[in-house]
Amino acid sequence: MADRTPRLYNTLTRTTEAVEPREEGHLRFYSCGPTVYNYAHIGNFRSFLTADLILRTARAIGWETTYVSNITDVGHLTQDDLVDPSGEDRMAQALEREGERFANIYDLARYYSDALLRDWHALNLRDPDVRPRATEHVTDQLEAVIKLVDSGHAYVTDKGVYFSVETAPDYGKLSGNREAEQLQATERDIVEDEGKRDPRDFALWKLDENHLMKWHSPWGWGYPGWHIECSVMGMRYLGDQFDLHAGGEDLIFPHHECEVAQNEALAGHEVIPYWVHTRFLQVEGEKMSKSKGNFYTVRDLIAPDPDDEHVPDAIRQQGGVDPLALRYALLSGQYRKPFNFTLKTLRDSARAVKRYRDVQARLDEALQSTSETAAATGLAESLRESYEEALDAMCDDLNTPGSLAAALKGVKAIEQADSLSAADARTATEWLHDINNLLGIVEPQHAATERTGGSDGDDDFAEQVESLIRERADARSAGDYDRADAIRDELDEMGVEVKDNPDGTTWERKGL
RNA sequence: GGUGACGUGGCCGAGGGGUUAGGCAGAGGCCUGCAAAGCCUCGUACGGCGGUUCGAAUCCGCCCGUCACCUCCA
Repeated sequence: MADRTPRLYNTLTRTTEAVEPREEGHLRFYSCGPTVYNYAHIGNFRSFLTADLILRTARAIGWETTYVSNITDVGHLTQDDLVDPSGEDRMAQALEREGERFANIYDLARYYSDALLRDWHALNLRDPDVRPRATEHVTDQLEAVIKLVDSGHAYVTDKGVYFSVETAPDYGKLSGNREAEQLQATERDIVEDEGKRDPRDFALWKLDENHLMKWHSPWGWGYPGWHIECSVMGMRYLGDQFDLHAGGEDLIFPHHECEVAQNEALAGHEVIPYWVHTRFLQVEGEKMSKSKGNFYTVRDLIAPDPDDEHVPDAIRQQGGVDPLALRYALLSGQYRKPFNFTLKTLRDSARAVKRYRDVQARLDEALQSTSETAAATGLAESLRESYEEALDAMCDDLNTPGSLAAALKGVKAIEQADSLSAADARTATEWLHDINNLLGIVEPQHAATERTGGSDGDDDFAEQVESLIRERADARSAGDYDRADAIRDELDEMGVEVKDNPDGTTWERKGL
């Protein structure tokens, strides 16, 4: 596995390229995190998942990694600001909406960033090495702005400090929006600061004495522009030359375009050669939006409010889906292709995750068995091939559907083995562990991933079910099949699936 | 208007000049008191039109369609 190199589509060059870290065998990358003014939705997580997969793939081929992902806890402008420049930012609006829950804007940010971390862990996303917060790096941001002013890349007006795009000849190289100037000039001039020299110029610092979050600057009280935080935090933790930057496709412009301009103005050279962007997902064939009722946060799906009618009944009834099923569903589309998230995909994914769990249970049993059983023929070889193929697929621009398919071949090989020797079980357990390291779909890696929904741990419920099953067994042995079937129907109503095996009856809660 | 991506069987979704994706659904079978679950078997599809080629779903061109971004957004 030593000579594998991951390939990724680079937005900057518009081609799929082999990723070659500056320092051989050590990938340093940054992934844009969310603004914490609300619960993160499944689209946010599709993007965070891409970063997680880059990390896992790099580790799987033996690379070191340094991974930074920020939390934006400073409010930035909403579209309303374009109409009403004195308007409030998103976080301020959130506070207004939920004012009774939070004492101030910092409480709100803290609450939603805690929620973000819980969801992050629930979906088996690995933690970054550093998770910087914008509010904790305002001084760094100010220093960068001062440096840009001093070097002539920025200028001050009575409303703020702006980056002068004219001084960045490559501006537009990432997004291709080189002509945005002409196209949007009129609108920009109206909504922005008259002191701006070029409509493309963007804010590095905004002066506002009344802003809910404000800091002191050489130009007066105010707050930083949106783009500067990522430039500053990226270079602070990864240096002025690192390898890769990831984010959602909407960030290509303006956010990353502006970041590139700032980076290069600050460093005097290219800072990041690879840019990776995750496409938006759709839900049930439509753009995810609150008005369409197809807007899902992670917790809507894994721990729904029972009374929230916009969450499908099937999900609410079982108290939320397995978080790993949600992760699996998000993996079933490649990050760069349009992906249609549907309830059906989620249902299929839950079954797939269950297959892994069942295989794992079988392996655990085989490991503990002391009886001599014949080795399964060719199992080790099938599993080796399965893993190699799964890893190859990940190296091929994070081809997750291909990787899942390859992994499933290994699952099938285990399922189909007539018997498993202890050695087989050890080999297969190791394989399962490797697959889990690569894709994160087998075992929860944090306590938070344990199923919170359902009543699996409910002893009373289990007792009730066991009792009904005993009753049914009695009816069956007495030949009273009408009675037995009635009990089975009753269990079915309770969401319990009955399975009659040769050596007894088992049951489990029904999935989606 | 500018920019980028994508169109594969009933559905999701890989692959990518001649040779099996996989899953779900569906059909048949085994098992079962009957079911369920499980297991076995079964699919020959690539938006349209041209071109290159011995051969194209795969390469090239054009067209059609879908999606996204162009200072709210992952």
